[in-house]
Formats: sequence, C-alpha cells, structure tokens
Amino acid sequence: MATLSDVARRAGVSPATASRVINGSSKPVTDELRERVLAAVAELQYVPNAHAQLLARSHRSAVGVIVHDVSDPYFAEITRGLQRVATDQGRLLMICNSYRDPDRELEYVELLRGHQVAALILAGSGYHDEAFTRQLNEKLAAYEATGGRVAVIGRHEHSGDAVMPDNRAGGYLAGRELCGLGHRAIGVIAGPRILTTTTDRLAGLRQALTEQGRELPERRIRYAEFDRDGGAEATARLLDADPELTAIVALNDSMAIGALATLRTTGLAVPQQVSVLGFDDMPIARDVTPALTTVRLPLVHMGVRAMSLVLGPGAAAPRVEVLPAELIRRDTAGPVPRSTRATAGSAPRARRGDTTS
Amino acid sequence: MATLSDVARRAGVSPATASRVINGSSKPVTDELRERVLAAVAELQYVPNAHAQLLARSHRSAVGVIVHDVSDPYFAEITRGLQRVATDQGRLLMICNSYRDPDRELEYVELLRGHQVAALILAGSGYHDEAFTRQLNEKLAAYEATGGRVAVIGRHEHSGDAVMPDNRAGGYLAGRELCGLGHRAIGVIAGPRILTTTTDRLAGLRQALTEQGRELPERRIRYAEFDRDGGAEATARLLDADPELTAIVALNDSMAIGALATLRTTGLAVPQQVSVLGFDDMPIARDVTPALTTVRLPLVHMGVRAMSLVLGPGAAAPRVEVLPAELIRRDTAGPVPRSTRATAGSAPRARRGDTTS
DNA sequence: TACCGCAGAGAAAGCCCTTTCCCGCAGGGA
DNA sequence: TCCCTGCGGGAAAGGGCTTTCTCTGCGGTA
Repeated sequence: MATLSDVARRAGVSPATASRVINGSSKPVTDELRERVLAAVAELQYVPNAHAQLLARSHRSAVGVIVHDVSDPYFAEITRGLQRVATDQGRLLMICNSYRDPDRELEYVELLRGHQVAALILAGSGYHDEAFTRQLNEKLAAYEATGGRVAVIGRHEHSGDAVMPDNRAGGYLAGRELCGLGHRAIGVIAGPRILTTTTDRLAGLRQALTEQGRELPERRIRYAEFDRDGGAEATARLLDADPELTAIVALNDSMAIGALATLRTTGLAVPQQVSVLGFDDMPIARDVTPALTTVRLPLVHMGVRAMSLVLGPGAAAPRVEVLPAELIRRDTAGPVPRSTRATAGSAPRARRGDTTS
Repeated sequence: MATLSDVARRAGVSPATASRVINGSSKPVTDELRERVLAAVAELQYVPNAHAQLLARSHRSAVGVIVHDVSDPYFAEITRGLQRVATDQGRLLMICNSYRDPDRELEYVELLRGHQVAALILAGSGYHDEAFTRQLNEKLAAYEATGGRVAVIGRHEHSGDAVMPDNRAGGYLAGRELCGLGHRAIGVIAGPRILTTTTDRLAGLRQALTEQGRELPERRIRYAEFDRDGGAEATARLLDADPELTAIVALNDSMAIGALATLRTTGLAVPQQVSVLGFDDMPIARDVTPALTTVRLPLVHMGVRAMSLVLGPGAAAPRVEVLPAELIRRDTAGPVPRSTRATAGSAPRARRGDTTS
C-alpha cells in the first residue's frame, strides 16, 4: 500500500504539504504543488490509512450502536432513524448485533470504546438481570467519565439519557381494545421473560384487563423467542392448553405473524374465530392477510431522538423521552364470536370461570 | 482515556510488558507482574485504542462488505451467510449500505480500503453502466494489487472471484411454470432497468416464454423500484394498461408483496383470477396470504461461499460459482382462469393476439 | 572457576498520519 | 533602507500501540 510519504516523494513535496492538499486543510498551498500532489495520489491510487488518521487526529467522530439485530425490522426502523440524523451531521455509524446476548453486549461496549466512538447508543430491551445491569452500567459510566455520550432506547436500567417507547401504555391499549370487543379468554404469546420489554408490555396489558374485571392468569401466557417461529410455536402450545381462547395478543409483530401461520394451519379463522393483536407495527404488518391490528411504536422517530440527544448538547440531568404508543386497527381483531367456538381437534371444554366486574 | 503507559506506570512495569500481558503474547511474563498489570487494567478500566493497535500490528483482519441495504431481507440473508463464516474465523465485518448508489459504492470501496480490510465483498446487482464499471474495476484492481482479496455476489462485471445466483435460470423456471399453467397474458413488474439482476431474470423469463411460443412485449413490463411500494405501483400501472392479464411475475419478493397488496385492493383474487410469482424466497414469502410461489435463491449459502472464497487460499484463475435457482410452489400461482376475467373498473377488452406455437 | 545459554524484562524503533512550530522570503509601510 | 508582516512550505513532535532488539542475571555444563 502506498503511504503518504510515497505520495509526497513522488510529488516532490513534504508529507506535510501532501497531507494538507489531501485533506483540504485551511492552510494555503500553491496551485502548482497542489496539482503535483493530486497527480501523485491518482497515479499511486493512494488511500489514506484510516487507522493512522484516526490516531493522529484524536477526533472521535463515529457513533457506536448496539442493537439486537439490524435485519430485524424493529431495529431496522430504529436504525433508519439513527442513520438519518448521523448522516446529516456527517457521522459514521458502527452498528453491532448483540443477538440479545448480554455478554456480547458487554464486549461490544468495550469494542466500540476501543474504537474511540464519540457516543454510544444501546437499543433494545433491557434484562431482568442485576449482575449484568451493574456491569453494563459500570462500563457505561467509565465511558462517560472519559467524555463519551450514551443514550439508550427502550431500556430503563441506565441512568443517563433515554428514549422510551411506552410499552406499558401500548400493552394497555391492546388490552382495552380486546375488552371493548368483548373478549374474555385472552391468551398472550410473549417474548423471553428476562426482557423488560416483555414484562412492561405484559404489565400494561394486565392492567387493562384487570380494570375491566378480567384477569390474565399465567396459564394463558406462553413465553418463547421474540420471532416468527417463537410466535408460531407458542400459539400452538397456547391453543393446545386453552382451545376456548378467542383472542391472542402477540408481544411483537414477528410473533403475531407466527401466530397467524399457526392459526391458518389449524384452520381457525382470523378474526371470526380468533382475534390477533400485534405490537410494534413493523412495515410488513399491513401486508399480511388479514392485515395485522397492532400497537404502533414510532420506531424511526425513536432513532432520530436518541441520536439527537447524543449528538446535541449534554444536559445536567439525564433526560428521558417517553414516546407514545398508538393502536392501529386493521383486520385481525374483531368482536368476540357469539357462540363458543367449535374446536376441531379437542373436545370443547367448559369455560373456566372468568371473573366479572 | 487511560493509555497503555498509564497502565504500565501504575503496575510498575514497562509498556512492553503490559502489552504482552494484555494481548496474551507468547513471550512469558512472571505471574506477579501479570497480576499487577491485570489489576491496573481493571482499576483504570483500560481499553486499548483500537486504531493504535490496528496501526501498530499492520495485520489486516477485518473484512469489508458492501450491500444495497442490510435490512432488505435479500441482503440480510446473504449477510447471515457471510457473518457465519467470518465469525468462525474470528473476523470482524464492516458492512456498508450503498442503497444502490454507484457513487456511494465507489466511496465505500475507498473507505474500506482505507480501513485496511483484508478482503472486500460486493453483494448485489451490477449496473449497466460502462463508465461506472470501469471505475469500480480500477479501484478493485488497485486494491487487489496490494494484496487485497475481492469477491462479488451476483454481478458479472468483476474479473475476480464471483458467486452467481442463476438469475437467468430462475427467470426461466418462472416462465416455464406459468406456461405450464396455461398462462399467455403474463405481465412483469421489474426492478430498475439499469440493474443486471433485472435484465438477467427478464432474459430467462423471456426465453421460457419464447420457447413456448409466447412472447413478452415491452408493454407488459413495468420497471419500478425493487421494493414493496415499487411493486404495488407497477402492478397498478400494469393492470391499468392490460386488464386481461392472468399472471404477474415480480422480479423479487418485495415487489410481489406489493403486487399482492394492489391486487387485494383491486379486488382480484389470487390465484383464481391472477397468478403471482415472486423471486428470491425471502423468509416472509411463506407468511403472506396466499403464501407466495417464488423462485428460491440459496441466499445464505451465497454468503457462505463468497466469504469462504475470499478467506481461503487464492487461486490463479478467478473462480465463478454459479448457484442454482429452484421453484418453490406455494399458493399464488394457479391455472389460467377458464373464461376471460370480468374486470371491475374498466370494460373488458378484446384479447390482443398472442401468438401460438 | 569460567563460560554459555536462556528466561524475563525494558528500550526503542517503527506503524502512518496530522498539526504545531519554525523558517525563509517577498512585499509594504515608515 | 530597514523592519515588520504574512504567506507558503518543511521539520518534527506526537498519537497509542506492537515487536524486535538488547540487556541483565541466573543456573548449568565443561
């Protein structure tokens, strides 16, 4: 690889001058030398060594991002928002997929710190895991102590700036909607228990049901992976145990899509026999059939806000921005069927006693 | 930020020793000093400066990847394959989204070169653009001249190693399938004309139709963005001009999903009135309703192969691996309807003279 | 006892840039 | 004419790390 001194030598100038031409320094250089340098660059196909540059100008310009998986639409949307603001400000993003592995998350914080990022954004659910949370906070604190900026999206464990989708309110919206439609036998397919996103959404849902005199017993909840296959499988388990269910709340849209797949296989009509509610409103939600009724989160905006916080002026006190959830009514949620559903595989069971307000 | 010399000073050793402990060098260090260094690292929350490291050991370990958009399922799958091999070999991936902007692609080649990547993988369609192709090849050649390895996925313009999905054969499969089902009035919603992927798939499709004595006139092709909305819009235009169409081939699954959306809005039943074929077999294809009949490409495997080529031993001659396409029959393609469709909005028109073999 | 070899540690030379500091020179004002 | 100013350019000092080379001191062999 050609180096800067190669270029300088070839152009018959000092490395300093070559550097100034190449970087468009404010220091003036005569046109003649400039030409010579540019010519040498072209001839040698010179590309500056990014590591050397980054080391020399200890500049801190890139921003580190840790998500679960960029190709998951939830994070893809958030990332779109992050990217938009970053690009506007001429920042490079370094995006890491933790695949929801806490250890990997910790490693990536170190890695990004090592890469001298100007700021760090963690997106995605927090964990109910004290030891991990403490470790993470220590690392983040150490990073902030050296001037790094940190913001989190959707996790409350961190003491600094945060952008929070209102998961709890979203769960509440879902619950209220189903109650309004007359459902009582409501099942939930949930993501991993250890995720705060799961428990927050569940808490809101439960609150809505409780307010309406319904309840949400643990036996009507199935925990699985937060993806399509997890949703499909959890739905199967749920229906197996509780054939009289008239509604299923999926704690994200991917699971909801899995649920629709299982229901189709089972031959249960949506929403005539079973209603389905999703969560997140990923782009694909409107394209499944029937189109998914879901709780929308302003994903792109969440990204925009987080990046703005982190690149904008700091604040004395940590800022928490809560962004509202919104119910999007499409075609998968309908009124509770008039009669008890005739279940195909298993014998119809007597309704278990739901309490009434 | 604490530096290595800070650590060394605190531990009462030389920077050399500290470095050896931290990096697990093969050079032996007494346990006592090791302990002291490790303690200092922990106390100072020391993280090595990645740029300095990368500069000092001019090692070239990371691999650069340029895709259209990682969050596009097509590339997400490919990337999964790339990642798998890279992780196995302890390589870091730097992934850049070109968003199908040739200039950005060129910039990213430079950027990644500047970051001293050991290899470069370009995934995604090539362009029918000689000037661009020449420029890109020059840049790649310059990179290879300095020992860099290059592989491309799905583009023939490059002279080096390549992994090629058989787009043409895939188009052929789609055409043959529709002919077998009796379709004659076949429309195509295609990606941008400038992409070789578009023209390759189209060529295969046209070949199949021609062999069966059908034809594919330009008026039955609509070019649009290679995404959902492009597909929806192109479908609308196509149906508007040609209400008697009985089948639509989408040149990728995203467009196919857009087509399904438009057909649903229009009130045309799939596949009873109109058949739809996709291309790629993205994960979501099986979850739309009806499930999408499509041409499968071994996306993950393509990624695996490309990364293997690029990290494995070099070859004297450039290697081209062509990976086969496969037709996946699901529920969107059916036999041609018996009678001419009763079109809702526009008056039924006389069939234009399709030639018969 | 004298010498060789080796283990373990440090000194210092890069890695490739950027940027400050300094120098020479030309032009303009006194 | 002299001095000051300012412009254009180069020398050199980092930036933080790795790694080679060198040095010291010890145990073992002749």
